[in-house]
Amino acid sequence: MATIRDVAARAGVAVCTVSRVLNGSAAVSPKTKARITDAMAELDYVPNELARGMFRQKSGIVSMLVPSIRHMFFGNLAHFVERELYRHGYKLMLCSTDGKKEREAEYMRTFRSNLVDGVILGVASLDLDVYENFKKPLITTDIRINDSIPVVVSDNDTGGALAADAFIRRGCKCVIQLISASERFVLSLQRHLRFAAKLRDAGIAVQDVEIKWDEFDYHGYQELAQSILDAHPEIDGVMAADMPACAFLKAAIRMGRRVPEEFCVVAYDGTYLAHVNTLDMTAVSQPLDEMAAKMVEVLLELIDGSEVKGTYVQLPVSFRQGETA
Amino acid sequence: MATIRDVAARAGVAVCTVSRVLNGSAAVSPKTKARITDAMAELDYVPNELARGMFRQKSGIVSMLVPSIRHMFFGNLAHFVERELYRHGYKLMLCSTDGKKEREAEYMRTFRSNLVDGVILGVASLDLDVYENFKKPLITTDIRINDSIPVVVSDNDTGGALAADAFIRRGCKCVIQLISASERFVLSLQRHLRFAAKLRDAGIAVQDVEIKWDEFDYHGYQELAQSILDAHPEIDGVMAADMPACAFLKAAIRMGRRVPEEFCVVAYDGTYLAHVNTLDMTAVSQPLDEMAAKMVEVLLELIDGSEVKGTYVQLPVSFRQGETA
DNA sequence: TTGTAGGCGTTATCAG
DNA sequence: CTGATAACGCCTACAA
Repeated sequence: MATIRDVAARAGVAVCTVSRVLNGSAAVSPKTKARITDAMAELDYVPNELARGMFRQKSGIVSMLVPSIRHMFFGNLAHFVERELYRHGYKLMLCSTDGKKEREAEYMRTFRSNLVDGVILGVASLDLDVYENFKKPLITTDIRINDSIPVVVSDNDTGGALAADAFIRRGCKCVIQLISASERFVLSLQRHLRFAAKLRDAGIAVQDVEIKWDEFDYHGYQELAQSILDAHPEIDGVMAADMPACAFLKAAIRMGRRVPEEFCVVAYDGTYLAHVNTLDMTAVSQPLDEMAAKMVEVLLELIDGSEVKGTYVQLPVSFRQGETA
Repeated sequence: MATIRDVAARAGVAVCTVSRVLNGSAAVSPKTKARITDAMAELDYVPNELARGMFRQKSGIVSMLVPSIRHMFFGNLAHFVERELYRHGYKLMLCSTDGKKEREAEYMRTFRSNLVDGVILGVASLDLDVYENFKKPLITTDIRINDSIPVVVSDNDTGGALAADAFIRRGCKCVIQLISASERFVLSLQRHLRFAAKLRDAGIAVQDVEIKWDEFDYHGYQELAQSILDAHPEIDGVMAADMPACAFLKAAIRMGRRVPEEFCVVAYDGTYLAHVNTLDMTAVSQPLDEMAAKMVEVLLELIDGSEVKGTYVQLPVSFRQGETA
């Protein structure tokens, strides 16, 4: 690989002059500039980003750690985050814990080196000091670690209420909600609290079902749905993330329950998964694109050292009436 | 951030000694070793991976370029690729062209710097020389650029045949297949050729419908399905990738077509999307996990400079009988 | 407008 | 077993 030195030699100038045309950091006479660009082309020169990064103490890479890439919520979020980062000249390093703490710890260790300029966390199940002593720009989505680590989240409180309303309107009597295992500080817990409270106020029975992140793939959810509905025919409604919601809807229909007359489903997240079923699912949808934009915006502010406006950014959710509740 | 020099100073040794305990590259007396590890802990020292990479001419990062992260095929593939890379101590830089050539070109340019050790291509629509003159380890999935760039692919020929069989068995008369816009060298074209040939041999009408990558999101597919089925009621079968297959199944059922008696669907890819609908979709499924493993294996061979066994790796597909064909 | 020199943090080579 | 030194490729003072 040709280096800046090779280019300089070929163009008959000093390296710094090449560096100048490379970065436009100072004036260079048109003639030498032409010679240099020619030399670069001839040698097929590409600057070594590692060396650049070393000098600038900056790699241009942002990493995002999620429990699983396959889960729609994170997959879609990653999609939008990548798009935003690209707009700002950054690259995305997408890392999955695969639901394993050891992977999470290993990645957090890696992130502390200068390989990445900042980190977006979609999961945080390690000891608190891992995050508090993390010396780099760090933000999370949906996780409130402390007051100083910024978090971008959608309005879970309203989301829970909207979901509850849907069941109330349909006159459900016994509803369950699927809750991903309570990792600490998960803000989405709020939607479950609000959901349960609102239903109870309306005299409706609510039961929580805890599930572990990535313990289930779709097939696992389907079995879970099957066994729950078998064992508890009194259940006439379920709120869950898109994927498990799909599984419950499918199970219910296959058991001959009429939807939404006898059984209601509200999908939380509102990715396209909520619409692939024959019946459009009623859904509370999070603004993933806006969340991603905000996340990148805040993180880059942190990286650039500029003042961060708010350490808690909340975006509105929206209710989409479907045919399942 | 503490550097190796700080550690050396604190431990009262030379930097190279610290480096030795860091990498275990040479024997160090237990006593000095202890002093050094203590110093590292006290200073919360983390090696600068950028500097390491600069020396080794290696970053430990592999990038993967796909048309879209949201598309199940690539999302799932990325999931498995990340998992495999992790096993081998590499990190994944996931990049999406978002269906845009300019982004593709820009990323290919970036990849030429030393920021990544190798590249996996899920899309290749630029001029041939971009790939042929690419000086780094490079492999593709589903794209045959030339004889020297390794490609990992599943058995599209058999896949097409298996799909065709399903329609033949059900006695379909008029089938369409959705083909993603023919970028050059896309090996999956073979499955469509075989599919069409086999159906025609059986006296069944086949029509190709071309779609552009990422021109449609799920909603777009649904409209497409709707309008096609409206305009051509004679169509009684469709083969498509999982997501558009979902859209067609939904459209057909909502139009009152009985599935599979009057209308058949075969999903190609076989991610879990093929199972979220109330009816399990009949599917030809690609072994994404094995493909990912192979891709990483071959790429790392290339990176390590060891002999690459084959430049064309083909893995078997499997047929999964569902309820839609 | 252009060139020289030193350093970013790490590792390997070669002495001691 | 340990230490000094020279790379790796690039960039920015500081000179000329």
